[in-house]
Amino acid sequence: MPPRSPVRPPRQRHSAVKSAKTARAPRQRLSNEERERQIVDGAIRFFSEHGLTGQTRELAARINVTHPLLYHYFPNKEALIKRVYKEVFLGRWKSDWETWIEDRSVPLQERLNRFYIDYSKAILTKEWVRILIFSAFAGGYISDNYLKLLSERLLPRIVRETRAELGLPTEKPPTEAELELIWGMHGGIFYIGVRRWIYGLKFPKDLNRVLTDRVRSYMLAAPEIFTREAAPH
Amino acid sequence: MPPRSPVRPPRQRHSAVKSAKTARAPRQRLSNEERERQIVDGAIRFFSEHGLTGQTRELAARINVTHPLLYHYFPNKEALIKRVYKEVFLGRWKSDWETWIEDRSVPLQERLNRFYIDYSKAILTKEWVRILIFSAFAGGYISDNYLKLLSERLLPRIVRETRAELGLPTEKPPTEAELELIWGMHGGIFYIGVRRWIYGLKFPKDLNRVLTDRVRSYMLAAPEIFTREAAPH
DNA sequence: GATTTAATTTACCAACTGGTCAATTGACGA
DNA sequence: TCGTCAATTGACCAGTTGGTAAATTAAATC
Repeated sequence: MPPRSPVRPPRQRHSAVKSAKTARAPRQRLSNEERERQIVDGAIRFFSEHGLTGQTRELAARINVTHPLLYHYFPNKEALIKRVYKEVFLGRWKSDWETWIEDRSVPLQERLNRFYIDYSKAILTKEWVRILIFSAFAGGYISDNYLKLLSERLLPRIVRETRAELGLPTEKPPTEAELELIWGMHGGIFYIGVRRWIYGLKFPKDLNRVLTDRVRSYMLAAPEIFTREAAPH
Repeated sequence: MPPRSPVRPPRQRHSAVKSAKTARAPRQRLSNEERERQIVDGAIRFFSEHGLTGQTRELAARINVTHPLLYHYFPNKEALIKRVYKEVFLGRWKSDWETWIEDRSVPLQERLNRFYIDYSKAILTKEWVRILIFSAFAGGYISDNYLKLLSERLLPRIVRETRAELGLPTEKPPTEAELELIWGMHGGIFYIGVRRWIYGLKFPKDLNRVLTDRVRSYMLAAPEIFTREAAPH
């Protein structure tokens, strides 16, 4: 039951006059690669600001093209969003980080400082923080993958290295208290990004000092938490 | 230039037959207060799940009323959202918390434990966490007020009490490092709610232990951070 | 039991939104 | 300079969405 006339009237010819509304910079013909690059970069900025529900028309207007052009480069909105995910999240994870953390020729505190200072350059950005949260709200494709990365590749490593640093055996699986101590440090750092990019506050003036203080706080608590016997049950 | 017929055709009479789609529980006539209560409760649940952009029609369907009824009780969607804010955020803030923190007959660590265990019962809920973030995305009416509460009434108190506990003078304004140490603890706790209600993970089994460990981590780092001379900017 | 009235619903509007298609046009090679 | 063709656009579709007005009806009052 189509609410309007079901038969499609013949398409009209384009009129030569342009309405004031449609006034835009004159058509520019770019190479396929250039335009795609422009669209992806625009989408990263746009979606990080307006959320994944932002309108494709508005995105197109910001890039200064018409919105059907987006559909020439991407089959649909979802494909564009997946592309954004790949660029921002997969593209910014460094496997170096994992080797840094395991380099026992350096004290653990220094290793963690080095890691978190570099890691923060990736995650304390508008795109990372906001797209991550938007994605979690939109169903979790991005955030699930990101959390998997954290809990499979990062947290167990830090548990193992902390135990080694404290002269404890490293075989047993991590306890909840151990993991949570790390989540506490990690969450405290991510929260800097939330304050900046979700709540709109300022970064601390001396960000690196804040990061190393978070690590220091972890190192001070670790001996107590890690040597406490695992909670019964 | 109205896209459809500009003259309004005469309103049709209601038909006696009900379409299968519209099948709903028979009309129920509640008192003004009951229905309003029902709408507000429904809105809190609904907006915390679907975001503040969730459709009023869908909300109405969940409550099992038609959506114009919502507009009988609230002038527009925004008013309903503001009501939700008042119920969830203003309604759950206890001024007791502020006095607990200042009760110097108890060691600071115990005071903070008590506060955060109770505070967490309010903030580590689906409604609190998700509506707070949704609101920040939607313009910040809720989150601005909440952050103001934190940075005016909570953080300075904890700075002062920590200095007192450490035998330091309490007059000078908080330094960035002091405030950030608290933000670290606070953010680490809020992050538990993010993991649960944004990312969809589980709560830790022993939540209270995790909370007291976060506080403990703060207490262990405080002597070092609070006695360090303020950074020479 | 008839009347009243406030709670509730049906039907509708107009702007928005993802997506499609045929027409248009800029640039490059012949 | 003239075709050619891919990049680009205008016009359109159909479903969605916040909001409104008039009709309907359950329950309280007389």
